[in-house]
Formats: sequence, structure tokens, C-alpha cells
Amino acid sequence: MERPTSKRKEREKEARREAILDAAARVLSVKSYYEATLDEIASEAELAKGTLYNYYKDKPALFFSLMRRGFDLFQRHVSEAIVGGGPLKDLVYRTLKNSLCHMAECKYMLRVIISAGAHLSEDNQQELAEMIRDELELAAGKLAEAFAVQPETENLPESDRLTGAKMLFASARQIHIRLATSLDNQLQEEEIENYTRLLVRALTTEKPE
Amino acid sequence: MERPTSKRKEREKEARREAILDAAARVLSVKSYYEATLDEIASEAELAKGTLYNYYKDKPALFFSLMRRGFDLFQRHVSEAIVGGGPLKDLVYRTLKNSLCHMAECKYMLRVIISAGAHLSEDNQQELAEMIRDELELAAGKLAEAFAVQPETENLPESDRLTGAKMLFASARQIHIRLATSLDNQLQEEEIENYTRLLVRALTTEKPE
Amino acid sequence: MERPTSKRKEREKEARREAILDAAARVLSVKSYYEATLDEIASEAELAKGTLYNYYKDKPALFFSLMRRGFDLFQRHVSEAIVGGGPLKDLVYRTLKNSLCHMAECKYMLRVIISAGAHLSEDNQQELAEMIRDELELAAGKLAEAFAVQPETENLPESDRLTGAKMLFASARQIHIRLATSLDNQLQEEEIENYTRLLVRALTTEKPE
Amino acid sequence: MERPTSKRKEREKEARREAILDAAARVLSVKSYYEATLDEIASEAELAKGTLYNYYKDKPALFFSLMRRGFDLFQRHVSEAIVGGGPLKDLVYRTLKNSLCHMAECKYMLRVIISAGAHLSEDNQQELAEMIRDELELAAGKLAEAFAVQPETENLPESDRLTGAKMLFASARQIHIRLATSLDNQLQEEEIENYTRLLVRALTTEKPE
DNA sequence: CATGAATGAGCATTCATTCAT
DNA sequence: AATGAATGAATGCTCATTCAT
Repeated sequence: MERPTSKRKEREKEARREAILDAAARVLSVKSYYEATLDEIASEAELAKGTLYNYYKDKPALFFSLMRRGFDLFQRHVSEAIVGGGPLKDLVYRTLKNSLCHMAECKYMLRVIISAGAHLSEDNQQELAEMIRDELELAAGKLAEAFAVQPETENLPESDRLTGAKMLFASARQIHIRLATSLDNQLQEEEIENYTRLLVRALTTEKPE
Repeated sequence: MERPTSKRKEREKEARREAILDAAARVLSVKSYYEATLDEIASEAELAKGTLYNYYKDKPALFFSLMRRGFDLFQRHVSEAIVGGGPLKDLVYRTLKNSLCHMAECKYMLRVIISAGAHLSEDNQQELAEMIRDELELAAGKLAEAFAVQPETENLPESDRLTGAKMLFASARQIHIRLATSLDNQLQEEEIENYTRLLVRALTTEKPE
Repeated sequence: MERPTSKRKEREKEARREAILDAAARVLSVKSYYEATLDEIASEAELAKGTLYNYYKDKPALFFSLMRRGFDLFQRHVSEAIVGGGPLKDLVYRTLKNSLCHMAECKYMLRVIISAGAHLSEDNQQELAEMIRDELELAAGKLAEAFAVQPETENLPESDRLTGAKMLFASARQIHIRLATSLDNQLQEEEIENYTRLLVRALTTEKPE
Repeated sequence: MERPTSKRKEREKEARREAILDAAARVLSVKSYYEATLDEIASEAELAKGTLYNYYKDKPALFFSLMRRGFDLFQRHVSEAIVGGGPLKDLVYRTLKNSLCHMAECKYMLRVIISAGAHLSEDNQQELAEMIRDELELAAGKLAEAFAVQPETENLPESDRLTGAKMLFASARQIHIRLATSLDNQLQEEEIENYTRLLVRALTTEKPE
């Protein structure tokens, strides 16, 4: 068995890692990858700049961790929406809503994805692109499975369910960007309902007879 | 009346402005906003760096012009798709295809949109965001009008036609990003068809009887 | 024929390069490679730091140029000593003296050789080591040739003449380090004479009969 | 009287000091003073970084101790060569050989001497320079004494014997550097013999009659 | 107008040293 | 005595922008 101090230290170390991520997220919610200097993140975390390097080997590593965390949260949001059950319309609505909710919570994700590409090493860029693609495929896959057990969509070809799922996430991003620009929160509900309606129709085969 | 030389000079000046944009586009098709240095653009344009400042007041201004030009091209692509006429399915398919085609041609647009956020001034960022939103609204509006004269969609509420149009562009972006990552060009056709099918369905009210 | 401005500009550029080297030499005569920051060199040269990079691609490049210049001067010093002619003793004495003179003038060379090794890239280190070795071989070769036409040494085997030449340069370095430490300039003359005497003897075969 | 534990503790402390020096020597045999970080030395010594500071007040102090130890070894090597006895040629040959052997064993010495200059304080630099000079004088003095009892050299003036001794060490360094560069171990023996021959001759007065 | 040398603010990263545990 | 997390000063290099020619 380990010494109790060892355990505590490990917990503290992990807590500090999280605190740094939190600080980075705060900074990135208003600045881009390049504007977000390590100086500022350190100061936001109330740590010396050098300390960051005890937790993350360099700037890209820090942001990758942040992305990782954001994506995990995203998957949780999607899973939550799915387990809710109910009719197709509700499923679509909830998933859209949760996606938007996630994007609002993790504004920094779009910022990083959008602005980090530049100075990342070739390898890091590739890794980031793959991470994004894989996470989306994962979420779309889960959603497509949920569609597969809905009465309205169970007869659709698999590829349509998958395409529909991806279209849903694309729509969520569209709404998010639109709303981010107009800042009119009252529109959001209406937009979500508009998209929901069309998505449901896109996924519904006309009942044969 | 103006001296004829004045006219010629003006034409030459405009031509030079375009040449600089061309050079910038070439550089940006492989580099991000930050990697693309003015040094390189100047050298690509076979001009001295200082000369660029006679045509654009600073780096953001240069890239704004580039975006402006890219969006104009985008509108032309969309209009072209619309005037083609034919059944809804063809309209959707062509618009998707042209959008993808535009994104491929103007890779730099996504790059700039994606990576410029950083060092733009607050004002410039706002302006860029609005430009993007307005251009999309414009294109979506045009497309919605085209839907309005299609037999399958003329009975839809206006808001559905607009939402459908925006969903189409969101889908195009989704496909583009996906393909940019996987580099498998053979998938594109299939993807476009998948999305087309769902979009048509989303826009089609079940015929009463 | 070239435009006159072109010529002038080139001359000015070259002059600036030299001025930078001079500034670097001044800084290095009292600081080591690491202590000598580009900030300080720039300020010594009365230029902005960034300007240095218009003339030398990085810190190692600047110091390599400095070494190159120093070695060229060294070869000139040695050649001068050789062409002086006269008996063996004078040749040895003059070469020792000139070597010491060079080391005093180019104090920075020892400093750089001595302190740069550290942060140079693998390739640069190799290059520096080879430069040092080659320059010494070159000088020793020239000196050995001069020995070959002296009555006292013409009968020596070639390898002895070469070894003697190298021993002379090793002796010069020894004296230089010694004197650099003790700062007693009056000793120098005596030391040179001591070493000269022994070197001449080392190079002189006992006359047969 | 001291408590026995006190004695043991002192011994242990001394042993730890030596262990740290060993670790430092291992690291310095492949890295320069600047590349050799305390992190690495601590890890090589299997100690925490902070612990080093219980034994040496700072980085220079650690390296001074290392130099001290290296010089002591050098003196032992020289003394060993001297006590061997035999004809002058053998004495010269053995001393050259042992010097080379020492330089090979204590590569780190040249490295430190060569690369430490930088961040040492003014005082430390002076101290190091004096240490080097004094150790050389000491060794040269011992060797000159040995020459004084050799039949071939006993009639030489004292200053010649001292100069010869110093020339020998200078030659050793020359050979060492040359060999370090060319990596051709087979040349070493020949070089040593060349230098031996000339040094013996330099030290030998033609017997009058 | 065109040029390109000069500028200098800005930033990621390293590492010797300290000190609370 | 041992630890190792925290510190923060220090520095090489980049690049948008200016301006004298």
C-alpha cells in the first residue's frame, strides 16, 4: 500500500493540472490560440510561467489536453441526449440543444480548433484534425444507433441515419455561429425548432401505405 | 475631363492590387494566416515588401480584400447553381457541388476565417464575423427564393425554405472538412448524394394524397 | 555595367557586416559566447537587434564569420613571419611572436572556440572542430615548408619539421595562456626567447663532424 | 570525544559528495557545462535536485570541486611518470603518455575549462585561471626536477628544463585535441613518438667534447 | 511610386535556485 | 537530511510596419 502523502500529492498534482486547464479555458474564451500567451494563462492560474512547464511540456500539449477534455464533455452531452429516449423529434431536439449547450460552455474549443492550426507542428496538426474527425464520427455513430431503434427511422438505410446524424451536428454548428454573431438569445429556440423540424422530416420515410 | 494617363494609371493600380491578391491567395492555399508572412507574399508577387503598403494599409486589410473577393466568387457559384433550373433534387445537388467546388478553389478562405481571428483588432473581428454571416444569409436567401418556385417546396413555410438552405450550406462545410481530412476523393460523390437525398426529403412535405 | 547605386549599396552592406563583426569582437573580448547576448552586440553596433538578422541568419552564423575572419588573419600573420627570411632562430622567433600577437588581437577567438562548443548544433560543432584543425594544419604545413629551405633543418625528415611546427604553435598558446593569467608583459619576451631556444634545438640535427 | 554516529555521518556525507562528483563527471563526459543541467546530474546521481544544494552551494562550486579532483589526478599521473626512472627519452615518453591518458580519462576537465568560463562570476573565472596556471607550474616544476637528475639534462640551465617541461605539456594538449578531432587512434603512438623525439632533442645540449 | 534596410515589441522556453513539507 | 514543486529572470528569434533614398 502506498504512503498516504503519496496519494495526496498525486491528487494535488491532478487538481493543479485541472486548474491550469481551467485558466486556459477562461483565457481562450476571449482570445485566440496566439493571443493567449502563456504569461496570461499563468497569471490567470495564479502561477509562475515556469510552473506550467511542470505540467505540460509545451503550449501545444496544454491545448491538446484542453481539447481532449472538451471532447470528452461533448461525448457526454451527446450520450445524455440519447439516453433520454422518447420520440424522434425529442431526440433530435435534445441532441441539438445539448450540442449548442456544449459549444457555449466550451467556446474555447472552436477557438482553438479554429486558430491553433497555424503554428502547430505538422504532426500536431494531423493529430488535431484526426481527433476532430474521430470525435465527430464517434458521436454521429452513437446517434445513428439511437435512430436505429426509433420506429420512424428503423427502416432507413444505415447510411441515411449516419448522414442525418452528421447533418444534425453541422446544423448545430451553424446555429451556434449564427447566434454567436447576433447575440440574440431569443432566436435560438426558434432556430432549434426550425432545424429540428427539417431534420425529423429528412429522417422520416414516408409511411408506405 | 481626366488626362488619359490618369485613367491608365488607375487601371494599372487596380491590376497591381489584383496581382497582390493573387499572390496572397497562392501563399494562403498552403499556409495559415500566421505562416503567411508579408515577406513571402511580396516575393510571390515579385514586389518589395514595402510596396504592399502602397496598396493595402496593413496585413488585415489585405486579407479582408481577399475574403471580399472570395465571397463574391461564392455568390456567383451559388447563383450559377440556382439558374440551372430543373427539379429540386438537381437544384440541391448542384448547389452542394458548387459550394464544395468553391471551398476547394478558395481553400484560403477557410484558412483565413479559421486562422485570422487571432491578431485582428476587435473591430476587424466583428467585421469579419458580420461579413461571414451576411454572405451566408444572402446566399441562403437566394436559394430559398429558388425553393419558392419549385413545385415540391412552394408550399413550405418561408422559414423552412430558409432553414433548409442554411442546412445545405452547413452540410457542404461538413463534407468539405471531412474530405479535407480523409483525402479520399472517391467518397465525395457518395457523400454529396447522401446529403442531397436527406436535404430533399427535409424540404419535401408529404404530398397530401 | 552596373548602376552606381548598386555598387555603393553593396559596399555599404559589406561595411555593415564588418561593423557587426567588429562589435561582436569587442563584446567577445570580455565575454564568453553565452554571455555575449545579441542584445549587447546589437547595442555595441548601435543597431537594433532585428537588424543583425538581416546580416547573419543566427547567432552561430555570426560567430562562425568571426572565426573565419580571425583565422584568415592568423594565416596572414604566419605567412608574414615566414617571408621574413633569415636564420632559423629568427624564423622561429618571429612566428612565435606573430602568433602571440594574433592571439592578443583576436582574444575573442580563444573565447569562442572555448565557449561556443556548448550550444552549437551537432553539425556546427563538427564544422568548428574541423575548421580549427584544418587551419592549424595549414599553418603548420606552411611553416614546415619554410623549415625545408633552412640549412639547419633541410636534412630533417619531413615529419620532424611538421611536428616542430605544431610544437611551435602549441608553445605559443601555452605562453599566451600563461601571460593572459599573469598579465606581466615583461615576462613575455623572456618566455619567447626560452621557447625559441628549445624549439631551434629540437629542430637542429647535430652537425655530423 | 565525538559520538561514533557523528563519524559515520561524516563519512557518509563525504561519500555522497563523491557520488555527486562521479555523476557530474559522467554527465560532463558527453555534455558541456551548459548542457549539463543540475536536473540531469541529480538524476544521474539518483538524488533530488534540491539535495545537491546540501553538498555544493551552487553550480560553479560543484564544478570547481570536480576540477580540483581532476587536477589532483593529473598530478598523480605526472608523479607516476616521473618515478619510473630510466633514460630521458623514456621519461619524456611516459609523461606525454600519462598526460594524454589523463586527458582521455578526464575529458570533462577540458570541457569544463573550455565551456565554464561563461557563467562563472568574475572571481570564479580568476580563480579557475589561477588554478589551471598553478597546477601546470606545479607539474612542470616536478618534471624539471626530474630533468635535473638526468645525465643529458643536468647541465642545462634551470629555465630550459622548465620551458621544456611546459613545452611537453603543451605538446600533449596539442596531440589530444588533434586526436579528439580525427578519432584515428592508430596515429596517437606515432604522434607521441614524433613529439618525444623533438622534445628530447630540445632538451639535449650537444655534449661539448 | 518602388524599394528593402532598420526597427523593436513580443513570446515560448529553459534552468539555477529556493523553500515548505 | 531529502525532496521536488514553484519560481521568474533571461534570451534568441520573428515579422509587421516605417521611412529614407
